[in-house]
Amino acid sequence: MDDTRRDIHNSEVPVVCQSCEARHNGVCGALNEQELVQLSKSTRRVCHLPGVELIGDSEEIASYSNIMHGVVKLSKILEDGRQQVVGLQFAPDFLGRIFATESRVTVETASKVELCKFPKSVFDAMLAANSELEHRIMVQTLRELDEARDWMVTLGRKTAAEKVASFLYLIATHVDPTAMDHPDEEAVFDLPLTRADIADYLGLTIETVSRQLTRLRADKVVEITHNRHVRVWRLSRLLDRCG
Amino acid sequence: MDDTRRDIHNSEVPVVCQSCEARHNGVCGALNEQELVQLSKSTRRVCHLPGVELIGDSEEIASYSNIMHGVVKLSKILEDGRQQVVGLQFAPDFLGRIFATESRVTVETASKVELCKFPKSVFDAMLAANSELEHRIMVQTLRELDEARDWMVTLGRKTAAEKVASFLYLIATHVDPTAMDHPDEEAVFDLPLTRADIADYLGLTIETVSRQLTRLRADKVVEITHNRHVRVWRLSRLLDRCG
DNA sequence: CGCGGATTTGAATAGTATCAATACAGGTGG
DNA sequence: CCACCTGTATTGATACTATTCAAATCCGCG
Repeated sequence: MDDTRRDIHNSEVPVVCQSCEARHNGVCGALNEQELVQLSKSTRRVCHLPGVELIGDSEEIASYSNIMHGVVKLSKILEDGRQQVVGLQFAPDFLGRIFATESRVTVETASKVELCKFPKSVFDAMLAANSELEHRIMVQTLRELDEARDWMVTLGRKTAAEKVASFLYLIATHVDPTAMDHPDEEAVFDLPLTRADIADYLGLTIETVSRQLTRLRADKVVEITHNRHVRVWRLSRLLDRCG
Repeated sequence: MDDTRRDIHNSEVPVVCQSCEARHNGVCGALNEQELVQLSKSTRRVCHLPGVELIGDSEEIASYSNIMHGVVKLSKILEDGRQQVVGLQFAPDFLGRIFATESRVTVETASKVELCKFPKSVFDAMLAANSELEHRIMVQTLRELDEARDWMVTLGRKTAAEKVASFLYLIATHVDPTAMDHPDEEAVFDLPLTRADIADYLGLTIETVSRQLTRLRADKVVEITHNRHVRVWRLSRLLDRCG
């Protein structure tokens, strides 16, 4: 390899951005080299353990992030403590509500999470100057809206058994997007959420989630070891149970 | 009145656009006079009765619309017929999923509806040329996402009684956005949806919706006449029941 | 090995759906 | 103007699903 060769991938791009997924599939793909350099100056990589609150409901937004690794949950909490997870975000999603001063959801890490964090002010300035950047976020927002609407069907109209199957299918296809193309093969993954998180996502209790998982195991649809490790024997059999 | 006077509101703006709410509060506010003229050439005002399907799930998108009047429902249907309403849209909302070739929802009129309809191709060309236009749709999309997430809490975590109260509150505040500022006053409106639509929006059966409405009436929270006409005696008492 | 949190399992209960029958509203024709 | 008719909404009785409360078990970790 001739490392004097300079191409679009390493010429002036900051080192931290060079192999970054957010630049290839996330919002940073809309930034030119100069913008990348500028943003990377105020960027910080941060890691969090599971269950850490990143921002609370109605809290002022001071920064945005890209998710580098892990799963982040967005949730809403009623006064009496009832909680509903309203979204899950995966790498390389952009994290933050632009065009608002306050968050409308509680943002928490579900798994171990690594973020690439930058100040709202710097990013907002780039948003105003670079309409391709807003476009990238628009595309993600439309996808989130599609996903939210898909999930509303699950919440409103599916049985507990169908909800749990739908959740497993969602995780399986997020972990490996190509899995959908091989419906008769097996899928193996680790659940990034606790039973309590799953229950809050599905609008169920943890006991009901547990019972339905037990049933899926008894029916030889999945194998679950160590509470978190899931093997779906045939994805199509899981899909059949999603309603 | 001196009708030779020419100001920003009537100089070159097409007659059909001059008093249009979509130009003041909707997406057309992003268009300049020339663009308005161009778009209005291929624009058609159309009226529909309640219960008319405007576009089906997975159907190819040929046009977009602005809602001039009435209520449009977006829904999803499972193979076995179970249906979930995933969004309601009111004037002057923009109607259509940009950056997609197929609809991801079934779009139906809930009430009598008037649309201002234009071809996808014409509008898409303007979208590409005018980033302020995309920005307007971005703002609406973010609002829709916020609303979808609010509703996910209702679907996943509220009781039937709370769901019905939340629905009435939603309609009351949509019909009169200033109502929120006067929580101790009464609110009067007509339901734009049938009991079946309400049930599909709330993830309930029509019987349960009916029973909960009866209860709200018995508890002197609302008065309902002619099935559709609702008087909320004190909005704050309704809000108390939203969970 | 034993501790503490997470998960599973069990029994009783509550809430909503289902099925069936009745009442109501709005439109039509006599 | 009224009787009728049709679709919509309400009410009632029962079944079923998911919750609640309680207890047992599993898992990771020191």
